[in-house]
Amino acid sequence: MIDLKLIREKTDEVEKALKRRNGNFSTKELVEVDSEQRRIQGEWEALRQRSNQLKDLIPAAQGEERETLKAEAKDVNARAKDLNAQKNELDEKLKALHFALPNVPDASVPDGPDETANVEVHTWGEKPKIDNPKEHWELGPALGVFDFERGVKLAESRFTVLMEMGAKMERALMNFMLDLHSKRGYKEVFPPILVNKECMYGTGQLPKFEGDFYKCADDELYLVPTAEVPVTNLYRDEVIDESNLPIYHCAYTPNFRREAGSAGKDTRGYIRQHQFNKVEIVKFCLPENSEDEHEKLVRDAETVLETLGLAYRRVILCAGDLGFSAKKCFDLEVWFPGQNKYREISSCSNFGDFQARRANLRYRPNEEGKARYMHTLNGSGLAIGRTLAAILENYQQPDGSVKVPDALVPYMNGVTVLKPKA
RNA sequence: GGAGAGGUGGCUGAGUGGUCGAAAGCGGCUUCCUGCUAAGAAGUUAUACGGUCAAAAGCUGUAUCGAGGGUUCGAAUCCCUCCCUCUCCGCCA
Repeated sequence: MIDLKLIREKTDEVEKALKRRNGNFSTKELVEVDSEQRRIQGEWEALRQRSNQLKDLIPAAQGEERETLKAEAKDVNARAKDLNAQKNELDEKLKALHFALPNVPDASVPDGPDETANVEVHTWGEKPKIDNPKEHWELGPALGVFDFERGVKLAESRFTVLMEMGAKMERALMNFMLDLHSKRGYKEVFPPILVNKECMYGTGQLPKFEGDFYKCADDELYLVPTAEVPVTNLYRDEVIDESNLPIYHCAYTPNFRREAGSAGKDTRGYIRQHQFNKVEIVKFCLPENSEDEHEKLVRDAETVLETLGLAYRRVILCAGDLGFSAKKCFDLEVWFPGQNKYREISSCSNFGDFQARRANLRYRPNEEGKARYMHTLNGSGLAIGRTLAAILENYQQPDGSVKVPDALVPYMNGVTVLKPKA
């Protein structure tokens, strides 16, 4: 969340920055509740002080004096209790308002209302020249890679079964990506797929987006919508020595999203599923380094696409399209010849200290002194399903077969081409 | 799921109504001493928020002994509820 002190002291600046976002965010009520809360707290503390004095005086007092003091103590405590109830109520209101505020967009983020205002930063690679390219949802079933109907039978819409070479390529992609990131300094972790609500608050999914996630209500656990959640929360409520920063992690997890509000979007194909696999890369670093670390992280994600030979472009999200917790975000969009457009395949965000404040992620500076909030970053590296779909469309051959990208062949037990089913 | 034990500062661990933000030890930091590779001596060492101050230090107020409530003038300590951990049993990939 945003530093409360900053909101208090530079209200106008924060307010102005939040206005750039899509949505009606305001600090107005928060500021009011905050000052009221502080006023009540001051009064309460004064009463507590008197109460503490009295409890020291009473044991020494005798007779009637003792009774007088006790009576006063009773009265003071009763009033303090009353104020405390008010204070708690305000605390909670304050917390709710505070947790509902998104991060402040970075100054370098362009203005704009939605994704149409995102700005292309650069492109990479040659779009393949294919006559009458097919979409992956045509190619996949013909290759025996996707079985959309049976996915629906087993669960519901937006669930797909990967068959044979499809299952193998999905698995190959996970291993390929994890190996690639491991070589580039990311320590691999495999976290729980169910997490508690503290984790969901920590990274910013809750309280704002409750309906977007699958929840095991009986156990008060959520299926992770991204590995970002468990991995960023790894060090929740911990203080890490500065000498251990930065920390890089990569993780594969399945992800679960209800896709509430996506009705009618991408209903065909393997692009928008309720369950999908993803390799995520996550960084914890010093505040002064997060800008550099962000650029390096995006490069790490881009390297996956480049190694697979997939054309893509990098865009910077405008303020209106920025995710709740991010202060700055680059999306990588891979070229889909069949659909004749770029589609998002990775989202690389710098969160500044926003998540660190929520999850209480701190570090101890080398030059001693107080623990400070670190910065967190993450990016998809990459979404597996979309990568698989992109490979089908980009590597399709005139005879309906699909070439396996060279870098993936070793992970496919030497298979170099997927052939259509007879 | 059943039975039992327990949750105290960076760690170990004492503390069953006021003198307890909390003994002691370990670890950390500072200084001193010894020329011998590490030992000794002294001191210091929790966090958050607020006040004072130009600011820092300092001083000072409040809170914090798993969480929340209760009893009491007063709770780490007594009572209630919840959460978590460990051990044994059951079940099980």
